Amino acid sequence: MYSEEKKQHFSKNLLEWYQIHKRDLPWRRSRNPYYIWISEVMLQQTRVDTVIPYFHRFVEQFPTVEALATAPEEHVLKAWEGLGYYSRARNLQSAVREVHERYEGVVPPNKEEISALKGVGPYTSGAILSIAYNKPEPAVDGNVMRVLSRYFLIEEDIMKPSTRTIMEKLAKELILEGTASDFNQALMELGAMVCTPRSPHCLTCPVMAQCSAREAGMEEALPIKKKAKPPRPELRAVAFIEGTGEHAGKWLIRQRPQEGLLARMWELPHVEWSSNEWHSDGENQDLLREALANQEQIGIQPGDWFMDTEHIFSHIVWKMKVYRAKLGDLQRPPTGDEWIPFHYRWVGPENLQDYAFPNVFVRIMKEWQGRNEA
DNA sequence: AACGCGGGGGT
DNA sequence: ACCCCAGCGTT
Repeated sequence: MYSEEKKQHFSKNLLEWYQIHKRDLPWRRSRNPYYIWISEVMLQQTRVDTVIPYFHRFVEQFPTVEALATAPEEHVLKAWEGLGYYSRARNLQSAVREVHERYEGVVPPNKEEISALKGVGPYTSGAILSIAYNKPEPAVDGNVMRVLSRYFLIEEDIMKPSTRTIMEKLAKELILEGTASDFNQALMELGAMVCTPRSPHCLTCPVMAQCSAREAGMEEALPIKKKAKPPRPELRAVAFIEGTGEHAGKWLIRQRPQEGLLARMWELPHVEWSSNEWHSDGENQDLLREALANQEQIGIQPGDWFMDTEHIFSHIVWKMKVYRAKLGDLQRPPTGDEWIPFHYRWVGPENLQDYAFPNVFVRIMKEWQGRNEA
């Protein structure tokens, strides 16, 4: 396969480089497996600089396995608000509850048990076992695949599971006796700081001397990765419903269903647009009113257009038009407040801290506050 | 193996 | 306007 000399050059020089250049990150100040675990889950698909403030707040609010296991899920979702991929938070708490109940709060130090936990896949199990317990397990993420595909000039599509298997075997072979924790962190650190996706900083790279991609002038072309499909657009009309009378100064929000996209998070009432294009504001508002009446039994009196905005997922783009509105005649029952299903609430700016919203709705509400202060 | 799942930063 | 992500679960 690859020569021992080439592999040892990589491991040895990478470790030396890491001792000098490693960043002082909050989760590197402890070997607490619970803290390492939280950081690794937050870091899935998310950059270090984004994670740091969330990590600080999270471990302060949930300092132990027991604290997170016994917390209400809504508090956990609120602490995760803005990080995205909210199933990570729900799975993390579910898994921490299992650790609390089945393992007396000790994160299991072996592959079988830790991999059985919700939200802990091959990457996260390897990361926790190596970083917290110094076990010689590979932790292969996108960063590691990029570094290895370049140094060893591997031209397989990194989106293929078979390529990941190859990388895991290779990454494990590269771990020198007793160095798993530092080595895996060093590998990711190199990918983040030096062997970057575009315009890698080869001149400062500790393993440039034997990098096959560099030698072949291929460092910019690797790794090979099949392009993802573009996200599908969805038009959505949002009703920013302002309360009157006893609800003056509040807005109507609702909780999303238990399962599926953005499960159990809160949002402004909105409807998916049945057509592929918007009409005039007047027509849009009529259609929005009808849709809310039919789907939710909410009757509104349309107000003014408020703003346009987008919410981008990896697979969908919500293209949203926001209209102000007030509650009008209700469909059924005709009067009273009891018609509001349990998952609707009136909230004002002062209660927003009690509910977790996807960022797009936070932006809309902040825009409203900004305009009303001015 | 393919798809669903957020959000922000870099160039 | 693209590109990139410190992945995992479901089907």
